[in-house]
Amino acid sequence: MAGIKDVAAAAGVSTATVSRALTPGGRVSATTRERVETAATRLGYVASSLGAGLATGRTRNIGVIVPLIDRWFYSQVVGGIAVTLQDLGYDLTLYNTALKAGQDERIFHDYLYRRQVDAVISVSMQLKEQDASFLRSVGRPAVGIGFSLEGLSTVGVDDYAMAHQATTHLTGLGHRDIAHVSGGRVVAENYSLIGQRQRGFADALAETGTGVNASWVVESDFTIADARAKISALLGSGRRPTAVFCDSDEMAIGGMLAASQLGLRVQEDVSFIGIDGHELGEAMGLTTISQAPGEQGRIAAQTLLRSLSPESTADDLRAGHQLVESSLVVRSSTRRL
Amino acid sequence: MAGIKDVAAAAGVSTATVSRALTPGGRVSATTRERVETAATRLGYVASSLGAGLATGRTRNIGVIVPLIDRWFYSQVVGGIAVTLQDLGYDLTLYNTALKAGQDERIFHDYLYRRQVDAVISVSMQLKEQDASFLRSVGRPAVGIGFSLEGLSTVGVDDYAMAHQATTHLTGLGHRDIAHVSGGRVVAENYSLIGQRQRGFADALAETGTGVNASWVVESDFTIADARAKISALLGSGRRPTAVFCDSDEMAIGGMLAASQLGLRVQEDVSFIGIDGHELGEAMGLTTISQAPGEQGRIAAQTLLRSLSPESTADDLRAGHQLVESSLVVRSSTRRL
DNA sequence: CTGAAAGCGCTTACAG
DNA sequence: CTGAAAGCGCTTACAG
Repeated sequence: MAGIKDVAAAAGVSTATVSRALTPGGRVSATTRERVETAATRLGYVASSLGAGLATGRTRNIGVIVPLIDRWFYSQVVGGIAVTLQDLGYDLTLYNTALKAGQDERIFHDYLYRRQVDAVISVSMQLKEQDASFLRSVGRPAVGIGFSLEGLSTVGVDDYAMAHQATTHLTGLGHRDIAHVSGGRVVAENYSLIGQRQRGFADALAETGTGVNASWVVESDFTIADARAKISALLGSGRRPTAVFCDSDEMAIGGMLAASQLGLRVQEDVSFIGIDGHELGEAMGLTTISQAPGEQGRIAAQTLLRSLSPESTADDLRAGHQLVESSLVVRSSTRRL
Repeated sequence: MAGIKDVAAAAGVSTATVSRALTPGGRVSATTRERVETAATRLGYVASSLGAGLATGRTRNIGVIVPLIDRWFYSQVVGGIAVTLQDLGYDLTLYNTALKAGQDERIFHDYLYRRQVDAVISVSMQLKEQDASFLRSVGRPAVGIGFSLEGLSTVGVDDYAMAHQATTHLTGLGHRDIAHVSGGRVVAENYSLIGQRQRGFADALAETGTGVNASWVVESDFTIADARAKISALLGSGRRPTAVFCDSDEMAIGGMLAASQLGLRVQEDVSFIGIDGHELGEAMGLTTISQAPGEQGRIAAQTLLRSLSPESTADDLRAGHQLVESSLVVRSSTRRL
């Protein structure tokens, strides 16, 4: 593999000149630049990011922290981040926090402190106040997705509003006996979304003068299989809710499958509404609150890159929470009572 | 952020000793090691991977190349790779090839040559002979998933056999009018799996003395939505197949939805079989050939790590193809004609 | 067992 | 515009 010395020798210049010729803003004569570029191309030279990183303190590598890459929501978010990063020539280093329970702190310590990333995007994992201030102090910007924190740039949807809107859609159709399948069973002290959605659900119900029926609030783990079992139990015994609000489309789909296995008709006998905008929900006619995870990833990456660019203004660096629009998509799984 | 010098000063030793004390095999006295470790912990010191990488030539970072991280199959594979890598303290840098069409070569050039990765795992993207020999020549091992190549370690399922088995399952149930929804429409000169599955399908059919009906071979793109449209057209006009074999579970699900929208009953009127082992197929009673993508990722990562370890034997380094078992899972979407 | 020194591959003031 | 030199943060022979 050709190094900078090889290129310098081939072009008959110093390594300093090679470096300048190959850097966008570098001051070199046009002829020298051309000579260097020719040599570099011929030798297939690309600057080692280790050498460059050590010299400049920048690696052009962004750390992305997600609970689990093989879950739909996170894979969509990372997809959105990846598009944006790759467009600008940044690398993406992926960390899964759920793989080692309780190791969140170590991830910061072992990975971030190793200085191989210029910045980090934390998805769903709520950064601590101290992490955020540490990042600020070492000039490593960070952006959070799915939560908000004083002093940190974050992007996310309004979980309270989404749950409220979903529930109101159901109450607007005349439903009062509504169950809520919450994502609460997931390992998640940090997932504030769980609580916000529960409040949104309860408040929307209260607005119609109805209270939450505790036995109709069940906790599941965002997967089809588990939700299906839970909802099957819910619909199969005693008094039945007329509608079910699920914290994810996958869980709602589990519910639809459970209902039809019990001989109930989705829509006629029981309405379902989810949250996500999963392509499968579209295929199955599921009413949902779509929250565009890929878009959240894109926005977060753009925000981060902006704060990383040398021309970033104070405005770009001001921490704040960017709200991503979610929208109610009415399909055939919900109907007037 | 504390550097090695800070630790050296705090422990009253040289940086060389700090380095040795913190390296597993380093020769230092027990008391010195303890003193250094205490200082390092107190200062929150972690060796910079840039410095260490430059000095050792190893970064403990593996490049993982996938077409698109937000597709189910790839997110599962990457999940399997991530578990294994993280367990051993390796980082994972993710590259999406589909984001820049025709840039496959650049990925090698710009990323791999930058030497920030010790090795690479290429998923579905068939490495060229020259890439493989380049990697060998620079001592960077590579493992491929989903294809095989002379001189390269690869892991994958037997696509021909899977298609053959799926089709034989259908013919064994008496079906002869069988459609094949192929993944062929995807950008994929490299995806040899498409051709192999088409051959497996044709051969299994031929064994019953039946020929392929060309108008029943349709190309889709592995998504639910597209397959649904294609299969809807297929089932809605003219003579209908009695069974449909799909290259992915998601496409088969699209087919099941298309069928029921047309008023056809899955199983009674038309059987469906897919390939993958997607959790959704399980929920919907889809018969499938399960291929454990997470497992493929795990095996690939283990193979790579083995060849990276200093104690690796010649045996570990021998390139070869590891076949991952796939298995027929019969559920309710297929039935005897 | 430990330290001084060289070197990994770059970039960037500093001179000229 | 260009080069020599220092330095980024480590590791590892080489001596002792």
